Amino acid sequence: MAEATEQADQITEPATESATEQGDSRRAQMLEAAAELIAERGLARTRIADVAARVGISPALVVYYFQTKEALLIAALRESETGFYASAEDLLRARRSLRDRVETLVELTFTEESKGEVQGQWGLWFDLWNEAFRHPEVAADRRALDEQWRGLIARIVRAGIEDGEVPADLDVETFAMTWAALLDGLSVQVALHDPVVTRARAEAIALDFARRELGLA
Amino acid sequence: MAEATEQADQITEPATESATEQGDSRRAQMLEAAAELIAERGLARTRIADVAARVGISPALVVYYFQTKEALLIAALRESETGFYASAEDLLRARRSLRDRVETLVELTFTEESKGEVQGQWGLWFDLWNEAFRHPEVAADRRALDEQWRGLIARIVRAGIEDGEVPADLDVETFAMTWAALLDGLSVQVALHDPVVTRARAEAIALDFARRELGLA
DNA sequence: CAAGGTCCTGACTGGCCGTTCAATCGGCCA
DNA sequence: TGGCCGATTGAACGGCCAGTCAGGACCTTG
Repeated sequence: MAEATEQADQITEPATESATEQGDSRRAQMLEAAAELIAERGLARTRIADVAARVGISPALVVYYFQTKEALLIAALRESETGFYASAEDLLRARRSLRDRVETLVELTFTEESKGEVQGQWGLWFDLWNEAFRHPEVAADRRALDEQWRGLIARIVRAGIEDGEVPADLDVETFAMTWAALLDGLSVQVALHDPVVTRARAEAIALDFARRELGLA
Repeated sequence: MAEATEQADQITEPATESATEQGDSRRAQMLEAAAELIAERGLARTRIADVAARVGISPALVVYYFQTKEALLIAALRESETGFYASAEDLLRARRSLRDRVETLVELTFTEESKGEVQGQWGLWFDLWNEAFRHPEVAADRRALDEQWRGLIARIVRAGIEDGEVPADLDVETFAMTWAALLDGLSVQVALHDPVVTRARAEAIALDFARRELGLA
């Protein structure tokens, strides 16, 4: 593990330098395939050969792009995670009112899989957490993303305050922290098909909490 | 289910235990070792040989007791999970007031590892969730345990209602569901060493929420 | 064209590890 | 005493799979 330049905050092309257009698209294909496979069968059961097969290339080529299996899987984890937040930002941009935005976030959180897109695949999250628990690099990454998630919540709440929809004395940071945690916790139950904490129930709880805290009758 | 209730026995390493009950104790030894190893390095990186080495036996013996690696690891996951809730019940039995009980639960949830005991090892949870996500047997087990956890919360709240500490019109089920999810979500952040959601912060949030909902000024 | 670069592959290997197996050891009982 | 049985082991087998390697196809560009 050479001490390569690690500071870049943007996760576009950290490890390999595949400068070519074709190279980049290959990379993307593999990352997507890997993410899918992780979501389906779990990181532990995802083989280089599987990824290669799904893309329709030889296993050796996968190694050619990502030197090691671990590098590939971690990159895939990062990528799809990033994608999730990116699409959250996108969705929010289209919503104007606080109510709409809150509902959008809830919906996004509990949607099994957004129309075939890789994002939001529950399986991915469990593996991400698991990996983050040990792999410090992944942990740092995850922390940053989560910070971003809470920041996003805080931002829309502050916008709500400015618009007079939310009382100005609300502790925005604490709300963001709490609500984010609540969403996470509920997600787990829903993902694991808890018979009591169904998706509908979870959404209701999450919405109710937000509305009460934010003073949206 | 259908398992004979393994009564409380070894809490840590049996110092005085020489050769009382070879059969069951061997099983227990292996399960404990397996749980430790899973917590330390993760289920995926736990080998039969590791478990054997920790117990001080040959790998073949591990297979002799648990026919397959998977069976061993899953059993270990179950066992330690069960232990967690069991000790929660124990702790609660000693507390009388609702306040104490709530605080006890919060403390239990966020304690990194209870003085060397296997329970509460964060790593275990991530692997449990991960496994539950695919392995239906584990999923069912986990669901039952979680039901038990929420039931436990509901029980102490109802006791609080009977004692007049909590307003009688509280929706106990919903509170239990919400609070349990909140605790889970916060746990994740704390386990992953989020710089913002520290253990102290998480405990404060969890306590605050419970107190407000339960009307404990 | 030759040179040199990128992309790509099939064939191979080396190690790891779950699992099997034949054999031993030590009680227990008739 | 001898035979049965559970516990235990060392050794070996065999599958699986990440990663290597030597080369080849296909593009540039001088």
